[in-house]
Amino acid sequence: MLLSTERLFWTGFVSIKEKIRKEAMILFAEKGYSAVSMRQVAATAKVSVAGIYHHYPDKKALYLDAVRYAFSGKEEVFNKVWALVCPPEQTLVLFIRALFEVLIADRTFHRLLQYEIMNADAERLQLLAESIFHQQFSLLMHLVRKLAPTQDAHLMAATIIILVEGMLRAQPINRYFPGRKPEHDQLEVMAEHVTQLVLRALQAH
Amino acid sequence: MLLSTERLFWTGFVSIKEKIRKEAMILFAEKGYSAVSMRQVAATAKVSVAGIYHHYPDKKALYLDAVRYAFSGKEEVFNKVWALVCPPEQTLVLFIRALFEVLIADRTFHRLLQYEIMNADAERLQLLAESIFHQQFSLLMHLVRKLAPTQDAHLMAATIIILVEGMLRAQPINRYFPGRKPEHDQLEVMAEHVTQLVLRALQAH
DNA sequence: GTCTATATGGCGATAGAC
DNA sequence: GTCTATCGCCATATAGAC
Repeated sequence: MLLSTERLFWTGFVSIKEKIRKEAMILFAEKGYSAVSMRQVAATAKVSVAGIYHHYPDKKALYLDAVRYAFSGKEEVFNKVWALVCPPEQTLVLFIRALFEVLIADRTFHRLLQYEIMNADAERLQLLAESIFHQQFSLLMHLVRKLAPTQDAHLMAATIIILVEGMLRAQPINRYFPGRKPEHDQLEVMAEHVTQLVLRALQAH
Repeated sequence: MLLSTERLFWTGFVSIKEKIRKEAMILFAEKGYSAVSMRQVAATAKVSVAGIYHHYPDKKALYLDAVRYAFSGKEEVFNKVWALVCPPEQTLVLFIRALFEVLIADRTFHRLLQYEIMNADAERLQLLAESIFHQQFSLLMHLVRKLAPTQDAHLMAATIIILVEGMLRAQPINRYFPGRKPEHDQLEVMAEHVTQLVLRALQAH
């Protein structure tokens, strides 16, 4: 029986390629593309450098595959939110919370996203926006329109994402600004703050 | 007459060290610490590699000096805002606009700031927060308290900065999301959007 | 204070055995 | 499909002439 080495049936097994991809993803997220060497990836994934080059033509291909892997399947959490039948205000609350949860739970994803937004060229940004985040953004715009038909839906959708991501990204430095309290780091407090901010902006229209 | 080579009197002259620092700053901002080599800095600044090592003990020292240089003197623009005697609403409008303008005018500063927030260790983040941005943050909190005494001033001050910086940071990718219009890239539109968002949040208290 | 020349090691990538 | 061994190059950093 022929089996792809990429996906095998028995649990707990990961192919060498999957192991390389996963460890590369973690390293690239932690230190950035240039600061990670193929030797480090090889050592972490417990293969030889040549072993990596059997699966990937070069370092850039490994990076791109790691990014693609990190970004895959992120919609599922949000589809549960969109599937729920409830008032749009409640959907907004759940979406904001889900976005916080995804970024907190997968710090590797969050950091790779930051690196990509900072350094990816136009072509890769377009791929990212149109192939990976397009549907979520559209659904968020649709939700905004339901809550405030006259509001600029694109601007508000972008604002929601910027607020959530920004609150998390700013956490480490905000720790050193005056007035910081322990509860500012709590998901519930952050989510409530963002939700109130957005709802007030939308209700004003 | 003995003169420090760091600061000379006649205009237009820049010492070799200043030239190295400035070119290093631009390169580090553009590509990140690891992606920049001493050879590149040397070539760009038109000195030999050994010439750099005469002024700096190692690459990290050069980077830190470049960051320090990029972050110096940024308060001046804001001090003009705080010096103006006008209603707090107007001060908020001017601050938000000034923050947009600083980040747009000095893209090098903005990118180095992003890299630092992403990658600096706790000690360097603390230095950044307490030595460089502390006063602006405090003044912003004070302004928030004037507008809404019962509001969480730290949270709102952080939110204002996150919103402004986030709008600019998200610009390249937002270009590829549905509903994007040319006017979304205009400073006036972004500033007005952020201002309205913040004012509504504050007036609700 | 700036240079040429060089030391030393890590880098991405490949050849070829098994 | 994974390895050991190696290539050629570039990295940071230094020595010593001028």
